[in-house]
Amino acid sequence: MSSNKPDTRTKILESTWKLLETTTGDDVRMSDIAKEAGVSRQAVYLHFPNRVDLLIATTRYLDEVKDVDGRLAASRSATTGLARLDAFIEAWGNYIPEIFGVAAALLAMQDKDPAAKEAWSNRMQAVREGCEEAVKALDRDGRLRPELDADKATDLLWTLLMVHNWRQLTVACGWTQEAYVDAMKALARRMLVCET
Amino acid sequence: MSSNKPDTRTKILESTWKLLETTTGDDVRMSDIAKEAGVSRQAVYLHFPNRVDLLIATTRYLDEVKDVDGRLAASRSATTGLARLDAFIEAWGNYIPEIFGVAAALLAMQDKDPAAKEAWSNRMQAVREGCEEAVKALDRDGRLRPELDADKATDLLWTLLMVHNWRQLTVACGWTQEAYVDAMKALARRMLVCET
DNA sequence: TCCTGACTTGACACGATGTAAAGTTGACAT
DNA sequence: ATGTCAACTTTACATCGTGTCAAGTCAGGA
Repeated sequence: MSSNKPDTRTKILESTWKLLETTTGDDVRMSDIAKEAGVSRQAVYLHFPNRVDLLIATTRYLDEVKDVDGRLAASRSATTGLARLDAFIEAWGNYIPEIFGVAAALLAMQDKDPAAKEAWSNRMQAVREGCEEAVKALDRDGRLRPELDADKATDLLWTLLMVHNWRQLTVACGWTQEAYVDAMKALARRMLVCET
Repeated sequence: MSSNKPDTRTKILESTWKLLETTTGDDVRMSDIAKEAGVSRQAVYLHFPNRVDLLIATTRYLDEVKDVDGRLAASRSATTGLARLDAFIEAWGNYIPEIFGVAAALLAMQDKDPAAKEAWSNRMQAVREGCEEAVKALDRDGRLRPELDADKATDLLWTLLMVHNWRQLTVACGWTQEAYVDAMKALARRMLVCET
């Protein structure tokens, strides 16, 4: 909230972010973060009670800096359901690579730590709401496949857009970001939208 | 390979399997496994050099007992590409819940341990091959969407069938196993198959 | 000057993995 | 009966990362 603090806290958050982006997830120790921030390990514990909370705070920090909410909200301004679906997929799909490092770290702790699970599922809930709105817009236009109800359609779209799928297609299969976004748009249409 | 050993080893594998199924992934310690198997912790290390290798061995054991290869191979006997696609999705999709406990544990260690990553990616490679064969069968029938080449189509089908997506839809969204399999079949068709 | 808050330093407890070494036990051959 | 061998147990310990604790430094403000 406030911003005048002499930001050791911010330095720690930035360092965590940087390390999670460059190295692979779990080999980022508290001492690594401290070193990167040019601060003692204990100083980190002075600002964050434990590793999980630090990671969660880092994602929140990232969201703030990168303005997810703003980006996702922008897709709401589209007029037709189809345009809205496209806009949402584009906004979220292009956000994923920017947060992937941190997201992966949080994801990796899910089974280990309930707090991490909670944090991640909160964030995914926001995505789900975006999916739901897009689906409802489609439905209003009468373009939602009749065999799908809004809930099931939302589940499907939400699943399609999971970070894991982005990772699989881009990182594992080597697709470009554009190819990924285009494929997701096409897929979502085939999945949810009926003719005419 | 052999089978006449007085199976302490098997007891350990069974115990690991059981614990991974009942509890949630990461809180299964070596000592828990030993206790469950009615054996000392050191006995476990006598049979498996470390935790990762034990988990990997457990998945192989599971595969053997449950006969994945046989099940996936069965889908090859289908005549048309469409039937083959359906059969493959059904075989794999219904296999997932049986191995999910162990799979999730292995999945959780992926970022931590390169051996776990390797083991999992080996197993997923087999699934990918099944996807590829189904896609090729479709292609031979002239039913593969013209805008997709076989590689991209395989990537998409492979991604669709990932364990993560099963988990999301069934565990997180509460879908039944049947609903999941049906949805995957329908989705795969819309994704890959062209009209006529 | 003294106080306070932010940070450092160094030590330590804990839990889990993995290693090492000596002891027990039961089957089996001679 | 004796000796041997393999499988397993018991106990102890090294290591690593997290998190806690307590004492010390240091700059800036009342």
